[in-house]
Amino acid sequence: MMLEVLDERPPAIFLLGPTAAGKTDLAIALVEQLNCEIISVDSAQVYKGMDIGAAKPDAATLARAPHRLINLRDPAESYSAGDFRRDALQAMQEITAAGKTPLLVGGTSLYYQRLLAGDSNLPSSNPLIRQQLEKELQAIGCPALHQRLAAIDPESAAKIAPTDPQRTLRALELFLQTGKTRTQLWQEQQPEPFAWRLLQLGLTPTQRSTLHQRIEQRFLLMLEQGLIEEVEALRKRSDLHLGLVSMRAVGYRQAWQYLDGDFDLTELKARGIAATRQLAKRQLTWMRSWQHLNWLQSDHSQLLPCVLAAATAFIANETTNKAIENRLLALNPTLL
RNA sequence: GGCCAGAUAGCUCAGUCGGUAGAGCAAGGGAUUGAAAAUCCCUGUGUCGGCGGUUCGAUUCCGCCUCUGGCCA
Repeated sequence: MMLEVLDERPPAIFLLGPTAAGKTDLAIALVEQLNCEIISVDSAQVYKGMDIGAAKPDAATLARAPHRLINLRDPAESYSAGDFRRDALQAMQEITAAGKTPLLVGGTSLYYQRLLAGDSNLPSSNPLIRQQLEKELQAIGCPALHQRLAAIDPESAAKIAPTDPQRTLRALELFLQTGKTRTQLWQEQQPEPFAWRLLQLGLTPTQRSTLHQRIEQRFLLMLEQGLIEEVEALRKRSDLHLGLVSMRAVGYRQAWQYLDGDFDLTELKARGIAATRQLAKRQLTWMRSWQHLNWLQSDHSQLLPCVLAAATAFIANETTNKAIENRLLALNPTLL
């Protein structure tokens, strides 16, 4: 029989969940009652001028509950998981140094993953090289590029579908930039220890149908709030186009196509809602295999008090994580 | 009221010269290493509108009925 040694690292909380699950509302409630500060983990909210469609909290809410890592980039620029890792670590250090607990909130699972498993030996993309690769992709097609990859890095090629342009391009890009294959770079990675102890919360409704209803409601609300006008303004800029990551975000892509005259308003609604549901489904797929995730039923009547109590105990470090996780089991949805 | 065209997957439709059917979209599952709200992979049983007739066998041909469009009164 051994006494468990308490983890002396400073606390941090992750709150993940599919889009429209109610993460922001819960986070704001927590911030108001705990000594926390929010860090957004959201690949769309990093862009300026993308407010309605990216579901950023409004100005009044942001004044009450400031969010870090939103509005960092112009939509013409890109932001990467590596950028996020760097920025989030710095923000977490600052918050911790101020005696507060970082509360990371958002649905971009790759960002959390890179933050945790983080290694910094992969270079960010070089615009010139990528542009060149894009041109070749247009010219000869993805399978041909994939064959080229197979010649230099068969192991990666075997893992990447010949129809997957994004990963094929990235793997080739890594080789062109570093002279090493993706396989080699991955082997050389040495995980850096994570400096915080974690409480990881995964928020979702019990029923998929509930989530679908919320998604539909929210997309229609975004249209009422002026999503189309927001995209119209972005579309006026000559430097923005559908090839940019920012403009491919859910809702923005569809509104852009609508403004191009590709389809009518009814179709925009259907497509926007469907794209959001598909996003939520992919987010749930990430969550199902997430290690140490405490599932929370978003429509549970005791959600807030229960999470507050658990978070308070976690921050105080008065008991083991296991005990805290046991308490949260009451908020565990049975299926989805 | 008459004539014509339809009725097939959640939706839009294709098809079976008679041997119980398949695309796109939607939906579900999965993958995910600095573009990730991205990118990609896998999954198709449905009284073929209802009732009857012909037939070894009808979703397919025939008749009647119901419903939906369109045209004529």
